[in-house]
Amino acid sequence: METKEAYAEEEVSITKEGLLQTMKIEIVKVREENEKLRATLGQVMKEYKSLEAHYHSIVQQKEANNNFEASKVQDQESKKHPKITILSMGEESSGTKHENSTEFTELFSKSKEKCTEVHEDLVLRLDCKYNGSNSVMSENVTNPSSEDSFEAPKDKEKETWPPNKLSKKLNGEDGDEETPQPTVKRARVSVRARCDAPTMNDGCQWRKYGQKIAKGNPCPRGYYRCTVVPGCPVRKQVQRCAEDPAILITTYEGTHNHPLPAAATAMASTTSAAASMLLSGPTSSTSPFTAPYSTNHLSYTNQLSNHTADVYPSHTMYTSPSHPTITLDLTKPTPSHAAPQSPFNPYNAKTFNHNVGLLGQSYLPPGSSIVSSFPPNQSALTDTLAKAIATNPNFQSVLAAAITSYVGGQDAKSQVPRNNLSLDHELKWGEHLALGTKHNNDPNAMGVSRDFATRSSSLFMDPSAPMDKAKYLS
DNA sequence: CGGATTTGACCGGCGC
DNA sequence: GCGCCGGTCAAATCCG
Repeated sequence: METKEAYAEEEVSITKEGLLQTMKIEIVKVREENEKLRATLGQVMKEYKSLEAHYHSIVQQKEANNNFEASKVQDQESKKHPKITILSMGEESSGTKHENSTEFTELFSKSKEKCTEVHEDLVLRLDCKYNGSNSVMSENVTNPSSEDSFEAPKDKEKETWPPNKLSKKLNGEDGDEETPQPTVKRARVSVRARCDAPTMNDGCQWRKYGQKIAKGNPCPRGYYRCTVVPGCPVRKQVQRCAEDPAILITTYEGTHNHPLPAAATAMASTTSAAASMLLSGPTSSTSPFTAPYSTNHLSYTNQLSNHTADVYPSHTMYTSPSHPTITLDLTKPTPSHAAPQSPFNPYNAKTFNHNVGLLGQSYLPPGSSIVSSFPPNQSALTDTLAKAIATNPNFQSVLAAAITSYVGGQDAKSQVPRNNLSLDHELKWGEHLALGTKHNNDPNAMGVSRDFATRSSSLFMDPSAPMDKAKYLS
């Protein structure tokens, strides 16, 4: 009996030893494999880094070239037409430049080439911007890993939801993270528009996740998040203006991490370009803007609609005052001096008139109402704006994107023939702007974009009768 | 029944 | 430290 048991024990110990040996061999093999994988990974990382460096150098070189070209073009223009600034900004009201009226009219009305130049320049700027570190929303379509134009460069919260919690993690718990940036908040783009509907139809899908009565405004503020794709970090706040309940204030924050519905590209381009401008303004060394978010106020007007769209950096008036916010104001009646029937305006020879005018420098403290202010020295500001356009790609893109969405809607709605800009030019121009970085030729995209513009124009421009304030308080 | 909305509770930032 | 306020969550409710 005992010998049998002894044999059995010995057998068990032998199998155990064998198993141990096999496992040891296996472990060694796995270790070797691991080492190989590690080496491969290291190699891949090296290649990735070098590629990344190469990419950045190309981007920087391209940006430098574009800036150089822009300043060169501007220099040439200023030599030829020393008192003319691009897009006829603000001359009308100054009353100081009428001596150049003939020259100016000729410049814009004689040749379509001029328009083409402007057009191409805008497209070039946009292309440059898309390829660089800044982006519009639709950039994510082609390059989901690129930096978010709405956020500080090191902000990684766009990847997940909710942003606040993640940013907390990044700034606080993560020891690897360098010292958190000094309270740089996500930029916001606020759009003011006359709108009957509870929210503006901007082409995206939104889900309401909250509602609050904010201080200083009896109308509740609705909180929405984008639901086109789960996890999209984009949010918007919708609130009626306290002074005029017919005005709907929609504030966008974040960048979509998914392809946008074609109908949403116009608004997305406009708002993201605006935010891009807001964020790049203070940091750009060539920019004439010196104070963060403080001194730029751009306006474009349309005589037919008798409305003005103002673009100005500000701080949020109805939300947290610490958020840098740029406001696109599509509500204002045209100031009488902003778009007169003057030969200075390139498009006003007949009934249609698009004028881009610098209305003035405006800084809006929290709680203030939006009022256009006109500077005492408009021509100086005109020069400043011309410089801004020449040197700041983001400024150009916000302008271009805003005009595109605005012009498209007006044009489609009013059915008024255009001067100076051929339809072909408009389409090309609008196409690039509305499609963002896609650079495709999808005819539907533009069609829908124009449809969006039409619909939005009917929302924006509907000069509806004065509304019952109680209607909006529910 | 599933998705969207409503609404009170909760949390964190900020100013005093 | 405390209170105010903006922003978000999540259970309850609504609606197609």
